[in-house]
Amino acid sequence: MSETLSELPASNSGPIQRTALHDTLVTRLRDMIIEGELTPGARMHESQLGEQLGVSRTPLREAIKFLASEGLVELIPSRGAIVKRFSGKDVHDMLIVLKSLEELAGNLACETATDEEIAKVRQLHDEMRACYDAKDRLRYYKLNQEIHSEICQITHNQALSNMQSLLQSRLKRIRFIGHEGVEKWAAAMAEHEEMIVALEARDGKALSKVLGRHLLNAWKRVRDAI
Amino acid sequence: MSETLSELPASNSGPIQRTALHDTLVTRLRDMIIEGELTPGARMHESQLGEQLGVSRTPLREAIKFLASEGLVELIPSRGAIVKRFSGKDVHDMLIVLKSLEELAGNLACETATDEEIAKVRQLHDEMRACYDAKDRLRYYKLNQEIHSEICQITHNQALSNMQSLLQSRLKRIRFIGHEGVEKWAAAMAEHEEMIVALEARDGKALSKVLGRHLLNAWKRVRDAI
DNA sequence: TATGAAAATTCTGCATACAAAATGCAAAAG
DNA sequence: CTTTTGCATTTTGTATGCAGAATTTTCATA
Repeated sequence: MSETLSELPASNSGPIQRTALHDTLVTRLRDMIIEGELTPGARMHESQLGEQLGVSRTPLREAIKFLASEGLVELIPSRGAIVKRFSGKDVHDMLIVLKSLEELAGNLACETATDEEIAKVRQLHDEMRACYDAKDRLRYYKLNQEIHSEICQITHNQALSNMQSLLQSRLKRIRFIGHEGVEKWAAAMAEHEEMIVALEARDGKALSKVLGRHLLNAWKRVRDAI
Repeated sequence: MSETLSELPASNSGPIQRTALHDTLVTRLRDMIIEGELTPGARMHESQLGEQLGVSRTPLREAIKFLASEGLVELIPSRGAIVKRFSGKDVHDMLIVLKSLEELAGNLACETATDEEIAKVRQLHDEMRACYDAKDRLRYYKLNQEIHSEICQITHNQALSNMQSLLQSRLKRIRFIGHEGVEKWAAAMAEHEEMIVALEARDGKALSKVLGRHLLNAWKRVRDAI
């Protein structure tokens, strides 16, 4: 599944990108879930959704199966699919695991990343900082996610960034809602400052530590929103 | 997706289990991949596979999408699906992540598991030990996997056992092939003895440590088989 | 008015049909 | 003899149709 979040007009070199409808639908439905257009517990009517999106049931069903495997959707035999509802404990559990994964990523990234890759994270960080200053919450939020993903990417461990993005995607909706207050936001931003410093110093221990703390605090920041 | 590996005749209480064809196919195809009936790189012809299994293309395609999300299958636009081929680095990467997850599980399990749950792991362990003594490699292998899964289960952290089973399933085929020599097998068995002792003592640190070592060694045990 | 059975409707699950793309092959051109 | 081009075949991608399960509605009865 192609995971280009930035949705740029694909590079003009190389073979042109063929996209299948079911593939596009996966992305579309995922976004609808994350952005709350499809709320947890809501039934996903095949014919209705299909009509709404202008596709037939076949590719739609395929996309739903894909999302079911991703854990965003629950399949109920003979009764179709519903958007999965996560309990507080579920979210907490996911954050525990995500914490462990990102701690690992922090350690690995400092060893394996190239200077260019670290520079790219720095760039994302600076952009995010700008959004923080400008109080542009939406873009801040997206860049935040991207930074965490990128730290996993630069470990060059596919399995790791795969697992991370899976969990992150399950948590997106909750974190998207969790519009924390100003002081909490400031704390998160401060943690990110620590992160980028540790990464640029290639101090794996430190980066791992900050990431761990960051994710523990993430729970404090979202738990009220559930 | 129902994940009963033991395939017992479902309990007779409660509502009868409705199974959809696409769901059954997921399990079936997964087994075919793990057991090598479908080899890495092999194209999964829809009509042919469908005929072979006696189903139409529709539920088959749905199952394939599900497996693609699981990472066992790769979708190539307009060209169907192929069984994913994992490189040595891929396997190593997965084991690194699995190590991290199981270390976490080791720590959590000692805190959260009930005495009954620990007893169940002990039972599985004793069974596995018997298979080792009887040189029953296939059953040993299955029980081995089950023990690792169970240790994650008894953390009562759904996300954790979810991620673990995902990685484990990707690695199954490779470990299935990796028929290690007698001395390596003995070492693995010895590690398992350590594990069960640590678990029964509820010594999280120790269990975590053994599990970590066990998975590091797992790499040594399979790397030649790739 | 409340209750419950039965009919009607809606929806899912699966198979089939059709369109579009890819693959293979053979003939023509160089 | 090699390469290229066009055609036939195969295979994927999407839509539609039909059977059966689930849900809702209707309507008779207490």
